Amino acid sequence: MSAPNGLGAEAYQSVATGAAAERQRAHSTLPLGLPERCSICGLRDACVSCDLVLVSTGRAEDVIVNDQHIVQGGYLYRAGDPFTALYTVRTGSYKTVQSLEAGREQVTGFHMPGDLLGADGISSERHDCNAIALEDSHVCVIPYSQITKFGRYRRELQYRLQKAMSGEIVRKHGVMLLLGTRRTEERLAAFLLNLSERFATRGYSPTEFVLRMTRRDIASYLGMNDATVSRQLSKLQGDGLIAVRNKHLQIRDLAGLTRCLSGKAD
Amino acid sequence: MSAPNGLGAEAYQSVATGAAAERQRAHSTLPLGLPERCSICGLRDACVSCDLVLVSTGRAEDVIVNDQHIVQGGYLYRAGDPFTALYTVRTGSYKTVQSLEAGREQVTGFHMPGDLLGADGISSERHDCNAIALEDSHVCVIPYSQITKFGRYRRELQYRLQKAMSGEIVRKHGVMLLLGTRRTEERLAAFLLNLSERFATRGYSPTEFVLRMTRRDIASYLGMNDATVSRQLSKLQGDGLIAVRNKHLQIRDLAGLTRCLSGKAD
DNA sequence: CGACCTTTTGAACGTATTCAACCGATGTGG
DNA sequence: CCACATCGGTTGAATACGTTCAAAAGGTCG
Repeated sequence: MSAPNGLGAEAYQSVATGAAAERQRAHSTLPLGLPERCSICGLRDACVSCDLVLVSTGRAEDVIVNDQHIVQGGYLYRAGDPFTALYTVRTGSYKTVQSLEAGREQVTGFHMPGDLLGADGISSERHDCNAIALEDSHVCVIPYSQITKFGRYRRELQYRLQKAMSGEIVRKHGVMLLLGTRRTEERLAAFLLNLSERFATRGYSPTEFVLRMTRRDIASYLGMNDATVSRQLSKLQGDGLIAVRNKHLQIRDLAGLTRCLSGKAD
Repeated sequence: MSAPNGLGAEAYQSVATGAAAERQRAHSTLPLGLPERCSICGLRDACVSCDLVLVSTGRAEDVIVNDQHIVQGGYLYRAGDPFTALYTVRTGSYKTVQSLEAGREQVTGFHMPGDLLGADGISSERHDCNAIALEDSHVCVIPYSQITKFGRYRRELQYRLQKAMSGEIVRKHGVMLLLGTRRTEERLAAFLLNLSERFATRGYSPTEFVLRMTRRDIASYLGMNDATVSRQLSKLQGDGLIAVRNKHLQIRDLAGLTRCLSGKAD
């Protein structure tokens, strides 16, 4: 697990039911003999749920199921699903997609290990977007029942949840700022720098990583056309700031890329 | 309090220090003999903090200070301020503004009675945006200390806070969708319809209200130029969907305005 | 190997911005 | 109370940016 692995094309539709079935299974049977526990998970600092209960009671199973697997292209949850649990990404990555009438949709976020998923469902007790695995992924499951209950070792959970949701709001503000005030080149630069930071936080290389989402996903997220994403990537490459080959991306001039953000003329 | 009142020009700069001083005052002295209590506030359903403690202990003062006044153009809090409390708007309205390097900034939200303010500060324990009163306004203050404490009557607070933050995330998704996938006319229509809904929820007329923010604020929020806001408002008026006169807005054809949202060609 | 999907690139078009002038409303000071 | 200054809003014309449409190249998977 030294660097994020690449992935092939996505196949959203075909695996959906399979994923749902798998989800069912994961909920009903407590996974014993897990390959990893919080104590060896390596996400400690970044993760919402990590080490949460081991610290206080040692009975992780009551609160967190930490081995739900979703295959590439599978749904962790769908818009409209009853909200039953929160999730933290353990391995792999997800995108969240907001569907609109007339087939229009937008990617509202990319989520990597340690990130919280599902908080959108708390308010209406139904999820309002789709969470789709960008690659084969594992999540930890925090049942909703554990969130409404109170008790010694849920204080910490409540606290972290609040922080995570607040952080989510702050991040959304950032994206809105991006969508509202930036040119396409700046948006793309900001996007890459954001990824870079997040990889760095998680111990991966900040200058060389794999874009596990499609160009179309990026375009959707950044509110632009996929053709424009291609063009701007090519331009950034032409300027010597990055090197792209398929899904593999290398940042060659971090400072220069950062300079893209502040104003246009350099 | 039958309909939102109009307001004049905003004066952000001059009142700032005055507002800060006022805030200080509101924090240090418990307001006795308040003009309104939760039980007669009229925001019951919509408000995060309303009736919260009266129900359980009757000692509202411990948890909520419900009469902090901010004058028009004054700051409720600023980006970078230590996070000390959450707020619910009681009367008036606010905008939240994200500042960027080089004087660029964006309006990230408009907030009306019952809405939660300040949740952006939980994650880093500092606020990440400015909250500015669009008119003379009152808020209820929920000190941070009350949020971290646990106890019988904070369960409800925690619960409502979660719901409110989750709702905030959902709303931001909606805005992102707007910014990312919509033409300017659609954005404006969506904005007006959103306002309409929110006014309706609060018992105001959904078809006739006052835009308490400037065109520039709207433009910033919707990620477009203020000239474009003007143009599109004029166009919507020309199409007979709305009537605008200065800050007064009337929706003449709600269905038609809704139709603006779905696709372009009618 | 062949079918399909993603990505790239080109050319024409359309939308929204920019710049600027003008109008109207508001608020201030004489 | 009126004149003036200021700010917010509207509108026009030119420009630039990004989209759209289309075609072709490159990958991926059966």
